Amino acid sequence: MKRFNSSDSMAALISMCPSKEVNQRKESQGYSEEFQAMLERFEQEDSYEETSLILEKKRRLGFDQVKALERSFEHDNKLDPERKVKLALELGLQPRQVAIWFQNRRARWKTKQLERDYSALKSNFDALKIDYNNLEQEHEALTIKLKEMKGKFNRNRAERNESVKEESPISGVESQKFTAQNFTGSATSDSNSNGAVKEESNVDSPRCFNESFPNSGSVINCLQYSRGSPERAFQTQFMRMEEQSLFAVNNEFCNFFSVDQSPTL
DNA sequence: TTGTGTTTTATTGCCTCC
DNA sequence: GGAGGCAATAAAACACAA
Repeated sequence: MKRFNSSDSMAALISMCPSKEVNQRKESQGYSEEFQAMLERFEQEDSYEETSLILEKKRRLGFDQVKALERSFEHDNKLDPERKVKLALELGLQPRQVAIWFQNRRARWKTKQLERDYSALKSNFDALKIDYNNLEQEHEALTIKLKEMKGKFNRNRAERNESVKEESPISGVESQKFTAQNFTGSATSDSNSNGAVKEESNVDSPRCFNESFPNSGSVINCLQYSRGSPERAFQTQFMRMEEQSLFAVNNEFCNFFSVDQSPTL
């Protein structure tokens, strides 16, 4: 059978003699005649080897034997019984020794393969780590830049609000004149078609706002649809316009400063 | 020479497949 | 149920520094 204890050499030899390799012959009806002949040769040689094995200690295989086994292993790392017996005959070994050699060789190959896999994974990991660190640094730099820009923007907005407060009061007659002009112009014509809005270019004027923020809604159109007193309508719309402009600006910058979104410039 | 670490050969027990 | 593979391990052989 397959098992034998090396400490009990006699028992081992006794159990080894009718080994499975010999028994195989009886079961290997499906193998070639050549294979059967090889087994017979083994039977004859075994009787000689058995006696010499009694006194023999564990021996390492010779250089040529290992070389041949390595060649065979490279060709195919699994043994079929026929190849095992053939190799054993060629190398003067027991088929069992060949089988054990292949088994141990497969174990060594597996260990090496694990080492190779590990080093490949490690180098991949190291490369990814370097990439990650670079990205992290880039992210930090961008965050700092973003903070600076936010601060700058807030300062600018504060200054702008200050200046608007100083210039904004539109009083009495001027206000009425401005309102009437705008209202008549917008009420009678399409601002987009003939450019009927003829007022002076003023930073805070509706037209200027319209040009600055074309998507924030046309003030002139708003005025077109208002009912009631023109002055009141203008005041209401002007307030709405201011709100819209602030929201528009804020939204735009909110998007721009959003860390999670790509900047929409 | 000897102690120690490494490699190789062989065994054992368990598992899977036919 | 037997054959064969595999993981774990024992044991012999070998390498090498002290």
